[in-house]
Amino acid sequence: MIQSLRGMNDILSEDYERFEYFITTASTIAKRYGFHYIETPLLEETALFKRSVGESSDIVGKEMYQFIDKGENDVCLRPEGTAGVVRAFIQHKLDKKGGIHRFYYHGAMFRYERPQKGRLREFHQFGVESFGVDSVYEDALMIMMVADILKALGIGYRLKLNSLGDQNCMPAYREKLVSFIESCGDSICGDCERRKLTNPIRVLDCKNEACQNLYVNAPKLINNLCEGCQSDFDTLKTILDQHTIAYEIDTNLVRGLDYYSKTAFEFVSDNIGSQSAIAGGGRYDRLIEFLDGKPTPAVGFALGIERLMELIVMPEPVREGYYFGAMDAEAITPLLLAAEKIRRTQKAVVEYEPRSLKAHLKGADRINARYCAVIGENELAQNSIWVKDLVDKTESLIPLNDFFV
RNA sequence: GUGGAAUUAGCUCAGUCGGUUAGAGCAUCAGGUUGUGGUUCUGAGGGUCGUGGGUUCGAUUCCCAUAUUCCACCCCA
Repeated sequence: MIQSLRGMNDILSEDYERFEYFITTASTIAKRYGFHYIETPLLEETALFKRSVGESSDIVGKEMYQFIDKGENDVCLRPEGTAGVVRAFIQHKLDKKGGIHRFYYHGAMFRYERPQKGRLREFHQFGVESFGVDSVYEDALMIMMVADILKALGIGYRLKLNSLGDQNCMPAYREKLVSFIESCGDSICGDCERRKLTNPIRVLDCKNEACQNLYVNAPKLINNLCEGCQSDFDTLKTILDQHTIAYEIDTNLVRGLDYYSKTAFEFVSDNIGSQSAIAGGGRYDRLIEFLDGKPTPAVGFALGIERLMELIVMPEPVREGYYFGAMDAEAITPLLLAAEKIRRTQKAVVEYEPRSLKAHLKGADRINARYCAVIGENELAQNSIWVKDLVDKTESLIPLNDFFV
């Protein structure tokens, strides 16, 4: 038997209904916030991700679906959505055009990782990107939008908030932190020893207890923000308070990459296992210039759809449409015609096998049909169709001529 | 990439100290005197016990490999 590849899943029937419900709900909300859909390719030049993600850490070498195609192009399946949207933004010269551009997208992303729950090789994200707005109000808008989406889906969450500073205060903080780590000497773990060089800020959320004890007195970025970053962060907190969105400051919430600045946020759920982040986002004012665009302020977020799936509270299903069943082989012909007529406006499902009335009622019930319509011996004799409303429990015998009017 | 656990019916799981017909619940299908569902009762069908090797008279059970899932770590754009 041929199986799907590791970490790559099919999404079918009820799962897909959830999936679709999520997309519909999130898209509706994004449109209400004034965002427009953008579709970008799944495959991009590897250089795009190398430059957006940076050469740092294992990401490029180890965790991307990278290969050389038949035209000898170095390409990658997209590991995230932002880079492609930014590429499109620059390619279509929207950076030069100026103004505000707001996009939302959803689709498959690919990361070559060891799978576990909530961590797949092919997974789906819903995201939005906003270009051209410098104001921290746009950062707040992002958070409000995620909160709206999660609320609409009946999903509980905790919101973690941090500021990453900008090019004025981040580098200085980084140096301060590195010298603090160095002052710890050999007592830090091997992982931290490595992180000190690759991504020093990550040492702050080391899982090692001994390290954590050492880092209690580590300098915190939040106490080392420059004036602009500090006032934006304060404003953001005020806005969230005014909109009664609860948050917790998490000074360990970081983004490893250089183009991130100021606002960083993460929505987490305590009910889905170790991969608990359901949405993450923040400001990335420098990415556009990193990708050869005209410097443009930008902020965005992405939601991991698979991680939300089991948390979504679906609305009560409503009975709709018709189930058609034959109790006699001869009855199929008029039933197919009846179904064809109903399908012009409603759902109509036909069972081809002649069965007992009881079996057909069960069948109608199972597909959640509003009406069960059958034709048997009696109906054939009277050239009519028997219809039962499964909600009102009323039934009627309708002459076929009337039914087809 | 590292370490660990799991894999038996469509689903959730029992079980076999290696032995002849591998079980349950739910689901499916059929019946309950012959045409009334979602909520009853009875019965039936459905499994080369993840895959490939090995040990053995004999393997679903023991050993090895492999695949997938899950957990912890690494990483997390």
